[in-house]
Amino acid sequence: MAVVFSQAALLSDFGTQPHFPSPGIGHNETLTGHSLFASCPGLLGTAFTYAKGEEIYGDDQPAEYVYEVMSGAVRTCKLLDDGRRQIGAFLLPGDVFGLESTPNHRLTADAVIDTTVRIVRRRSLETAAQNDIRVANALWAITARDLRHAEDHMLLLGRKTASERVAAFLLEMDRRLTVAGLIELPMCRRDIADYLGLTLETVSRVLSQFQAEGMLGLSGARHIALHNRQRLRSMNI
Amino acid sequence: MAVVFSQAALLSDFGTQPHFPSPGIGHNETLTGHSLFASCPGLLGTAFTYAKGEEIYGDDQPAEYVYEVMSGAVRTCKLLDDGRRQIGAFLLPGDVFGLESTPNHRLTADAVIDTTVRIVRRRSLETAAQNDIRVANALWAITARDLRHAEDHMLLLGRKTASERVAAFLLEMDRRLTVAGLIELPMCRRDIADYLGLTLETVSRVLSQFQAEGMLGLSGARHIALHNRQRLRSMNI
DNA sequence: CGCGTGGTTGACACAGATCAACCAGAGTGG
DNA sequence: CCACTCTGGTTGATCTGTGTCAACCACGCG
Repeated sequence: MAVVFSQAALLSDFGTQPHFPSPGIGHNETLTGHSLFASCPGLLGTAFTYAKGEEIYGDDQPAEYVYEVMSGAVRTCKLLDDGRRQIGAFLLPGDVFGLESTPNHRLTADAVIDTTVRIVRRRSLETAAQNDIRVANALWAITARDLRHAEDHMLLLGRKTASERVAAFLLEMDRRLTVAGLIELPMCRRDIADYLGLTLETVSRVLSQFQAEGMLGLSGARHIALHNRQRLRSMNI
Repeated sequence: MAVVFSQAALLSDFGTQPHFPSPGIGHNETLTGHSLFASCPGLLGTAFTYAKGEEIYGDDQPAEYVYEVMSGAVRTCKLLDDGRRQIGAFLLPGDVFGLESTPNHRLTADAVIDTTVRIVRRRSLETAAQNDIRVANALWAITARDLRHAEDHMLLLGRKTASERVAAFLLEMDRRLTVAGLIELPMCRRDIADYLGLTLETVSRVLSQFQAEGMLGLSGARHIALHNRQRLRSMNI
């Protein structure tokens, strides 16, 4: 009976405001507050904890659950059998992941650092969607948001230079996990590289160069303070 | 009153079988045949024709219509202001595009060659989705299919070599538009390059190399016969 | 303290980009 | 029917951004 996902969580965006499809809602209204799952008595959210590096689900496994990050960080990735890896997204506290419209997962998800998630049966969400069009809209909105992110990332991977990619990454993380003006990265250089389609050496070099140019300050490899967001944004086009 | 989109059209996939979310449909059944929009009296499909190179909609424009390609080919792309371009997808006859869950488009779409599309008001689809969960499911499935394609493409753009990219492209086109064992490409080398994150020269060189190795035959730049799909698949991993 | 993991930096190599010439076919007009 | 041009494609020579390989460094931990 517990309300598992707050709407804020379900709609948490990669930084932009959540949007329901605004036209076409008709007489139904956009869900507000915590009502989204209040109408789903079957919903029970269970907390799970995964250790750093642990797999949450694998490529092609049945997609039985939907997840919300409570603390920590998760990466979704595709692997080639010679070890090449492409990270599709980093999921941070409040983000929802693992939602599929097909039976199986198409990416693996694993914990970047020790991570706690809440899970809900996909089946419960879909049953709820049968009875409440607003839930169906919310599920669609989550998939649409992921698609938007993937489209932006294709441009980055296909056409941007190393510096532009790192600048984009810094601005994304600045948006999503800055506390008190300081970015505290949960992921290592290799993860960043696999997200940006670069090598870890190149990521390291670009960060050093940005530091030398006064655009940021590094205090330990994982703590970054941006000093010139405007300049970074101008590289991001 | 006309049924505008057949289900086959709405669900036409990039080559794989259409999937509704199979668990969770509950007592409602998957839509079959032409019933999807039969229940939407307001639906009127109008045919539009666009000349080669003509823009169908622009980045950030209001997303008022959803489109189905009837003949020709469409590309969706993102542009950087220095002219760099990333093509996200090619849309071929039967494919649906332009469906957004947010108010505006996030990519431009333009005609690769002379193209005819059918359009339907997005508003009509969303009204239909209010009344029929199966329509809502179908809209979600379209977005989910686009997301799957984007995820695969991120791996290609981030981690594959030029030869692997071209092999993947050939196999995709083989799946999607081969007639009588021959691929007839609607797009030029520059379009292929902007889709694969390469230059047109590299695309041309790889195709020539594949031809020299007997993997394919070129009869004119736009007609390709694959002679060794197995070998291409082995490059595709 | 020694060790292991993760990060940085340097030297060098190479895949693919860039620049440039040339070629093929389709219109177009004389 | 032949120039002529235009667009699109191929191929070659060279350049360069990023990858590769390797050494070293810094920190945390048993």
